[in-house]
Amino acid sequence: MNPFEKLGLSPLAHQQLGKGQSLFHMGDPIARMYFIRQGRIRLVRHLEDGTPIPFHLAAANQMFAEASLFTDHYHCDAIAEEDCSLDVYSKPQLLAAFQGDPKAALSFMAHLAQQVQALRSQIELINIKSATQRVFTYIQGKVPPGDRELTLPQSWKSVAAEIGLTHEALYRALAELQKSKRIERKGRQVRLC
Amino acid sequence: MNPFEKLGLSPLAHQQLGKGQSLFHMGDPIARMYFIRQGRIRLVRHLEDGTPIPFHLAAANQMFAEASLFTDHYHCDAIAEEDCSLDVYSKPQLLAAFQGDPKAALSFMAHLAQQVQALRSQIELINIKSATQRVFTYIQGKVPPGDRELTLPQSWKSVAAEIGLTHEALYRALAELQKSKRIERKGRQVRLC
DNA sequence: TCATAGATATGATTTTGATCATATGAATAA
DNA sequence: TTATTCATATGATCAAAATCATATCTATGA
Repeated sequence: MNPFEKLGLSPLAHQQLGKGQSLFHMGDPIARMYFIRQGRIRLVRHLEDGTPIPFHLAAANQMFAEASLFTDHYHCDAIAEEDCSLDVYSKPQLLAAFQGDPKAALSFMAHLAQQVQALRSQIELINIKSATQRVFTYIQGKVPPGDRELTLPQSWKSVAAEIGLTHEALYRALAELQKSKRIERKGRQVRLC
Repeated sequence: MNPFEKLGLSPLAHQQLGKGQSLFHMGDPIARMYFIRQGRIRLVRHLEDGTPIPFHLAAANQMFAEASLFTDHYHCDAIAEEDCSLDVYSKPQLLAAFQGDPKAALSFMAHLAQQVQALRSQIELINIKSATQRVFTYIQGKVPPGDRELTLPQSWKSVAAEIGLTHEALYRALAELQKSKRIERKGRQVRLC
């Protein structure tokens, strides 16, 4: 269930996007909002001499360009980094839902607030220099409060990308954490010691 | 003007906090929201054996624990990293403002959406491995669209922290960018070439 | 005025993560 | 079944940033 569905909205349409295809261009009017079911979409700005500046890579299970809800025209280009599958929603419908239903507005606000929190944690994490400490802190943050165990819902490889390490560095960090008895591990199941 | 003032709310009070003092503890009921005028506040969770896990450092000119707007009790401790000055707001007042005034809700939502966007950009930036490229991309992102010049509102040293570099690495990156004629610079004033 | 703290700046050395290479196991498709 | 792909895993080498050491400049306050 994506955040739009939580508001009781249904998608206007589903859209497929091949790798390299663009979803919108700078200056286009904003009439729709998207939720990424599959794939990744890169947002790119351009200097006036044409130099491209990629500034965001939106992943699956995210809505993206949230800020575009509050402006009329896109200020960047969106290009599919790989094959994508999107849910399409109407922006006016969405805003109307917020106007008419404070509960809906608060629910969406909560979603955004939670995003802010998660992103801040991620930044704090990425700023830890030591790969070993970074991985350890990541695991600690993922373990449910009051618990010591965790089963990863994703591959370690994708964790590596998420926390800004190569997968080699990640596996070495895991090995080091096991050697120093800070974690026990069996596949994607981890336990703090 | 902080985001609460934009909603037409006035602070209930101002609060000073000495370094090391705590603002709230895990389990405390949430009745107030804070905006940091000065200083930094660290949010810390604890494992059941007491091991502290710092997971967020909130800086000046931020509200923080936004997600706490939507829960009743704190799930972490907040401790002043240095001397702090805070504006205090009433949580019920804030929620009431949203309930009664969809415009206010949308305005706050816009603030959160903008935060999400900014934080995502920051993550993308920090994930650039090369210090030189990272600094260059940072500068490009800060230059106003359609312009080539920029005067930093802060010290380069604090920029280094923001983008996850030591200040030495940052100064070397700047020197390299000047040597390769990608920027010109005089103090905190920069120009893309 | 002088002292002090902090930002700016650069050199030398060390550490560490990236990169490249390679191997194994598990899942999936042909 | 076999082939193929991808996650997992580890070793060797290299490049680059961290660290440590200094020095200058600037702002601030005593």
